[in-house]
Amino acid sequence: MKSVEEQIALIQRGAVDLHSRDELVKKISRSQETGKPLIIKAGFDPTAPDLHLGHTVLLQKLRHFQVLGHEVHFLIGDFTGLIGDPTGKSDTRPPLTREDIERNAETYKEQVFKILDPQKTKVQFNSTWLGELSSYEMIRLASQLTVARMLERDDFKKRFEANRPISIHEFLYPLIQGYDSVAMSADVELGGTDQTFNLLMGRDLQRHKGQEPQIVLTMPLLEGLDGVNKMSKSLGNYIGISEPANDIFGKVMSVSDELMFRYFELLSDRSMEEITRLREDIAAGTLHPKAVKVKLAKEIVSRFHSAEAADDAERNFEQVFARHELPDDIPEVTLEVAEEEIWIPKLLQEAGLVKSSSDGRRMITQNAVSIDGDKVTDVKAEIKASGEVLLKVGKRRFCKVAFS
RNA sequence: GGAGGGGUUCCCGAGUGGCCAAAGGGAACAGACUGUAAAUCUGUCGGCUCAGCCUUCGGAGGUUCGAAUCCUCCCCCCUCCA
Repeated sequence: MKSVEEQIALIQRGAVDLHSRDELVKKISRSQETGKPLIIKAGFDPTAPDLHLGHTVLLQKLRHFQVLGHEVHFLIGDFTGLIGDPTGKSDTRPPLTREDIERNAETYKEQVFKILDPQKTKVQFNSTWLGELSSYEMIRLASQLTVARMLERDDFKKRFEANRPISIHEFLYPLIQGYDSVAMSADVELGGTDQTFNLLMGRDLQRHKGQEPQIVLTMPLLEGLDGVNKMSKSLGNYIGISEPANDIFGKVMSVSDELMFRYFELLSDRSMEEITRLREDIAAGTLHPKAVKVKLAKEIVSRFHSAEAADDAERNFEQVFARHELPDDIPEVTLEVAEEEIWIPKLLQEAGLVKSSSDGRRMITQNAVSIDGDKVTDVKAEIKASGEVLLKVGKRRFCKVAFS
């Protein structure tokens, strides 16, 4: 068993804020005395079962708690999902059916257990208790907070000042999230820094209920591929953990050098000392940044696939992007064409390489299209719709088409 | 409830009767350069076998030879007052 100090050191690694350290010391000490694990809470959106690297920053922290012998309560916000947290402008979400939720939960487990220990993880749904909550109780709950207090939340404050709309039900969101902590008797809640307000709300509500307030631990938000915005699906700047090995590898390789170190820091299992050394070696010119990025890409691919897959992905990457050769596995499509010949832009569209024939036409104009290795230069060109052809658009869009 | 402002192509944002598929910026995509890095330069960025045509400017109607621009009704957002 690790000492309390050692436990806290691991818990704080990479974290932004801990409220509060003293309370955590108390909880951990008590846990050690009684042998009762702490209840670690982390909530997840039921509409997004596609986890990306941004989520794994949090999952790895949960994993740390498991390593220390605590119990992770993985909360799926199926009830809150019905309300939707329209932060930003991704408004009205279609209500999820029970079925959707079950299916999403399964997907979650599949993905989450690549990092978490299933033995020490309890999956819960907040509809269990929120579905029971009466309007009376809801109003009582709401009476505990003021509008001024709500406007302390950064996101609300900004929108309020920018004259952007804030719906009333959004105020309910932190309340309900806080109520979850009460219902779960959470000892610790984890979240991204953007969740700070909601997480702290749990403490208030727990105190109101006479519970010991939970510890709040916030983790940084991982920047997405653009290096500016946080990684998110809606911005399309993410690396999904279920993506094919080659895609994960490629996306990591496309990240800027600066961002690469951020990823090392937040995602890698390497020690900070080693990471600093890599950075120094690059600065000194003894190490090429690309080689370092390859290390990162391989580590990440290994985690979600396997070491072999990582080796393969590296090989594929060198083949396709360094030597400009064809990848090993090219998607194949079979097309049925009534005519003898097919107009190339149309063909590209049918093969799914471009979104419209206009788009295909544009690609040709821009010298981005080749068929069987030959550049296509004429937008009006047609080819025989028989046999097999290999299409390429840009650097990374390939398709093998067989005509039937 | 009253008064005023506003909803434009992925995003921001110009455009107040024809020269508007709609300025400018961002994102994205393609090309050059490279390490699928950054920076930079060039081009593209609704659809259509495309020097042309068709469908777009919150929604539905209307005026007009012609509407993103004018009128009517409706929906939504914001500000101030109550």
